[in-house]
Amino acid sequence: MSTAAKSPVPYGLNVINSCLLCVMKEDGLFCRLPPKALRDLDSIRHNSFYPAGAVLFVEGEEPKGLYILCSGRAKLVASSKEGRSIILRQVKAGEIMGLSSITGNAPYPVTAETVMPSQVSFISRGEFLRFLRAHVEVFSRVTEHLSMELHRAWEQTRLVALAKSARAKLAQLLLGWAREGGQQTAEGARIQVTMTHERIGESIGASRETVSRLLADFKRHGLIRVKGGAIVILREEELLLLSAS
Amino acid sequence: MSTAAKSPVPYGLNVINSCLLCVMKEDGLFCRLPPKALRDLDSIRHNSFYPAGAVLFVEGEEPKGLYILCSGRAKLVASSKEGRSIILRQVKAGEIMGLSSITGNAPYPVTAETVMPSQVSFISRGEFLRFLRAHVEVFSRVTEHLSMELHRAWEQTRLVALAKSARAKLAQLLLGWAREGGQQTAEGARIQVTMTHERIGESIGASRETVSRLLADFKRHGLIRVKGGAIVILREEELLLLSAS
DNA sequence: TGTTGACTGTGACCGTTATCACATATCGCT
DNA sequence: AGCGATATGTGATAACGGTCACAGTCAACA
Repeated sequence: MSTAAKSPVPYGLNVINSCLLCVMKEDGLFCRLPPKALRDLDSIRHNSFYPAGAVLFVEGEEPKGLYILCSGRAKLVASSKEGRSIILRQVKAGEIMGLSSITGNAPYPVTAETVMPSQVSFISRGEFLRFLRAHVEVFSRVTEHLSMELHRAWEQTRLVALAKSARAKLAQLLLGWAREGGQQTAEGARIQVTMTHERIGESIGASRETVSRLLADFKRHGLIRVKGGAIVILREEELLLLSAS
Repeated sequence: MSTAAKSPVPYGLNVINSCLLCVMKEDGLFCRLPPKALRDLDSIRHNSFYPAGAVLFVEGEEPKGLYILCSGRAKLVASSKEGRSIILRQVKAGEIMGLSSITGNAPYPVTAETVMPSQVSFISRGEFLRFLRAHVEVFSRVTEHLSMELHRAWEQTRLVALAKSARAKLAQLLLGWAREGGQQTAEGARIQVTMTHERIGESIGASRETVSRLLADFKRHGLIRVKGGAIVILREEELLLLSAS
């Protein structure tokens, strides 16, 4: 695996060959399952590799199965026919996509798309349902997961709909990122930004230009420092104030 | 029960004494459960009566339990400290509130409030979890329910965040209501509106005045007819067009 | 049947933000 | 190192919709 860059594996990805190694470590949906269940899971999952921008499923489509993002990154988006779209959630390695359509027996309500080269495990609807019936203990993990997803969805709605201005939304978004994935430094929380301004705009319901302008504004006022793909939050309290303005 | 208006029961409500009679008929969470499970459910639920505007739980609070709306109507709202709030979902008789916080073991992410006099059954966290363990077959109902809730939440985000203008959002909202609860007439779908313009505004992220103006506009153009608490959709296709403008 | 309080209608004004247009910077690749 | 593609910065302009202000309307209740 250390030769990934030169390996014949698509997109230079490191291959993750087993759920036993991959998902178990994460505190994702299938963590801490009994070894038997994990082995069964392994036997029904099918690996694929996708480039950036690959569409895994489209909203409205009948659910074929669920997808586990083994590595890489993806997004769940809602889009209108007119081409407008909003990012409902970023998906990180170890997370699941499409579960609720299987358990809810409804068409996919969102579209899933990779944003970088990714390895994805697919489990078909039928096989997963059979797996669930065989391992009832997994149900409680599934309900936990769905609950968390629901809370995230409401959180997203709150972000997009409750804030008065784009400025407030952006401030909230940054603070949220700092809370989840930020590492503390002497100056303040440092967050790795993997999204373009365009995508940030799609997450908070604002245009690309507005995001650029607001970030520039935050910089000017010394609230943040931007340094190659990372943002350091210098004055959290002031951002917090802004997020309520 | 026919003497409800003069009965000693609070707020003139009809009392619903048993889940066997109440929830079973609805296609809600606990429909079509085995009688044994329903009896157990009955034994752990506690009835209360609330006036309009009663707050059942508040976002951020540790989850005490879940609530079943036996009769009346309620809403789930997200609110900011500054007093702004958005309605995430209307809750109708037979529906559940607070389930995801129990199954997800997280604080209530939203606030639940009655909007008219209501009868509510409460089941405490501990007793419900014990009930779940005793009736594993209920799990699949719970996952179904959570899935549906998640899809509704995303739908709400789509409504609020994806539409370009308030006009489009309102058109979508009306069409959505017609799809779910509308009855067909010769002129078009007729929907009973239980919300004030203020609340409609809170549902789509617009001000009360904007809702008034837009509805007046729809009337002027002959798209809808308003008649005492009900709206008839006269020209669905045009509304559909508007909803994408 | 009159009074009260909540809901609805409408005008005027102005801030925020989308949109268009283009300049500049940065990345990824050979 | 240099090229094309993608990402970012910034001005000008218009419009959508929030807010304030106040006038009508409706319904409940005494």
